[in-house]
Amino acid sequence: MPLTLEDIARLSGVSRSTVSRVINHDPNVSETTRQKVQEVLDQIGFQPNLAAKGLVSGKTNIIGVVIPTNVIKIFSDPYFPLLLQGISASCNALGYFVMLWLSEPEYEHRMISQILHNGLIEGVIIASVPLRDSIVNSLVDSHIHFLMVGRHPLLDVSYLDVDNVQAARNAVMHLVHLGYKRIATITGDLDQISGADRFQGYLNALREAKLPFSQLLIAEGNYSEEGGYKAMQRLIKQKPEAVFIASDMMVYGAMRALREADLRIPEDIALVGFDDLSNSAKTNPPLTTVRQPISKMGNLAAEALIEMIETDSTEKKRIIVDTELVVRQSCGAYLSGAAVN
Amino acid sequence: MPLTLEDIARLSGVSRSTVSRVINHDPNVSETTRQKVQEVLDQIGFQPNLAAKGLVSGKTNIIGVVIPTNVIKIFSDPYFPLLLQGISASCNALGYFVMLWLSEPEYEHRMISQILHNGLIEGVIIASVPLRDSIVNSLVDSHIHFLMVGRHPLLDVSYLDVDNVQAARNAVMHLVHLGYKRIATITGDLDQISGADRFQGYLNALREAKLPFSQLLIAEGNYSEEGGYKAMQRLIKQKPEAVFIASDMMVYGAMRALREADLRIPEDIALVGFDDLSNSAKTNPPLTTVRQPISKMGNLAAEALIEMIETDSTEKKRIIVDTELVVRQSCGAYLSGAAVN
DNA sequence: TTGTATGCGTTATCAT
DNA sequence: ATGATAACGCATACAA
Repeated sequence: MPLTLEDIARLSGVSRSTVSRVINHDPNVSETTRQKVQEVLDQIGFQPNLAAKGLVSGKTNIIGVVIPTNVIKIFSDPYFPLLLQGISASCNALGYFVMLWLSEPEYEHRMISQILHNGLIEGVIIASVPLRDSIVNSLVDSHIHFLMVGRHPLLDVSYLDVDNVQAARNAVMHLVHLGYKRIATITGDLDQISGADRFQGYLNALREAKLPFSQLLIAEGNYSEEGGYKAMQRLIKQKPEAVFIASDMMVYGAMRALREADLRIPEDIALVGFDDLSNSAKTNPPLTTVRQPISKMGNLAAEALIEMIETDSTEKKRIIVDTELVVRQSCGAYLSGAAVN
Repeated sequence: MPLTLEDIARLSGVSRSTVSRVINHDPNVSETTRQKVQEVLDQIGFQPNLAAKGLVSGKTNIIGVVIPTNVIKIFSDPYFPLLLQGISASCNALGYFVMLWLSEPEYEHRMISQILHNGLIEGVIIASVPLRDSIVNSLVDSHIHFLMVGRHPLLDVSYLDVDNVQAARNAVMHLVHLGYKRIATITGDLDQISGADRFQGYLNALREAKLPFSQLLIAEGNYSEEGGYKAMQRLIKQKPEAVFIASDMMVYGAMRALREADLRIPEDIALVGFDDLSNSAKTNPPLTTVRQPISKMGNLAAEALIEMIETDSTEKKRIIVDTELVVRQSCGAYLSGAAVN
């Protein structure tokens, strides 16, 4: 039922090609006809048929977004919704569409094939791929425009990331400066570059502060609340003075474990987190955490990818987004006293 | 660069149309040629060009998913990721693609226009629309296949929902049966049908139990953690014995408020929640809550919509998904004692 | 059962 | 500056 170029052409008394030119801002149109056509266009609210456009020109204004969910639990983390929101918002603003793949391993092969060959996807944003995942190699080989959220340590690809190593180092140094010596860590998923990098930052800080490293002060928490809970239960026995926790989701779990053990934060154990999920659930007491502007990162990722698409650039982008160490705001009594907690 | 039907035809020694028939399971193909062609197809991993297919047949196997984010905070709720995951999984399994709109008000008009007229979208799943949102009317008028997640009280549309009224009633009756008389509620966003329905369920239970209704025992919490926190702060002054909280996200906030006020759960105030977000963050103490199988609902929604598309059915679906009242599992000391908490 | 021919709505090339 | 026309890759009506 939707109207076509031909219809618009008839309604405005010009040819199909002229209408096409107006739509695509071709300068070779006289101002008068341009206005005349544009008027009809606006009145109708004309939308070009994307399939036809894509078929002939390859331009579809569709990007793919791939988020692996091998670890389903990871999706309980508000990180992904926020990232998606950022991506979606920028795409809306720039006239692009988002096609979403929450990839499951059993369909991964077919998914890649679809993305690369269905002729609709002009570029791909891919987030949180495990380090050894082959999907990245497939994308590299395909020469499709793509951008990773989270750096890749080996391949020469475009990515957007925060400096996880440095941010984690700063977070731990914050604890150091407050006088804590026995500093533990709950790591994220070490198969993710972010998990590995944050752990590296922790190690760097210990070295810098000349604090002893102990395997006993390291607990892997795989980014889930449950993981944080169990990791903290293990750490409690080691009586750390402070813990650097590689994601706020794990902080929630860690806090639960501490409450159950009747340990106070920060008097008995001080915590520093990572992610700043304070928009979803605040903590009591408030938490010092590394703030990543997640939604903003989604914006930037989309904008960068779209630029790559539109300039057809083959140059690899490296976008590093700033983080900051913040005391998460919380309401109520605990706010004033808590420098770290 | 991708291969076309013509290429496959050449490689398997038949005509383009025969290949097309094989792909589309046309019975009018001899078994021998079918096998021959299929072999080439498999080997190549052929993917038909969606744009061309869509252009000629209208079949693109793409559905749209629309989630309004006027209230950005709402997206901190793991509800949407879970729903998306379910939708995505079923679409993967059925060979469909998901195009995502996290709609912002300022682009909503254009978005609708895009969805309806770009010629790619075969159907739409739309979740959590505010009751007065005009987008639903646009969809109805357009005659595109669509399905709402969350019922619509006025319009005759297809939807999938839980019976929020009954589930909320059951949750409150659970408190009643435990002997609580002074039962308060923290409502969700009352502009959402789910919020309104859960509140209605609360009212129904009070009436059924012949408990007095008091405006003072009702606090609106808009589904956010922060909303739950503030609502509980207000309720505490009214000294309720128990509170029905219309979402688990708000429970987290409510628990934070109770901790700050040094009130124990359930000894001082008992809580019942709604949603069962225990996969994201468990609580301590554990919580009795209404479990919605959110991811499963995503599955069902996608499957229902796809069936509507493929049968081109105009009949309106009404899918009601069961809920159950569960004691959320938690680890640790609090599990055994807590019937309600 | 198979092949040939047409057209979907758009962009791009070529005339004018 | 504008119009006519040829693709794009596929499904399908029609011919054989």
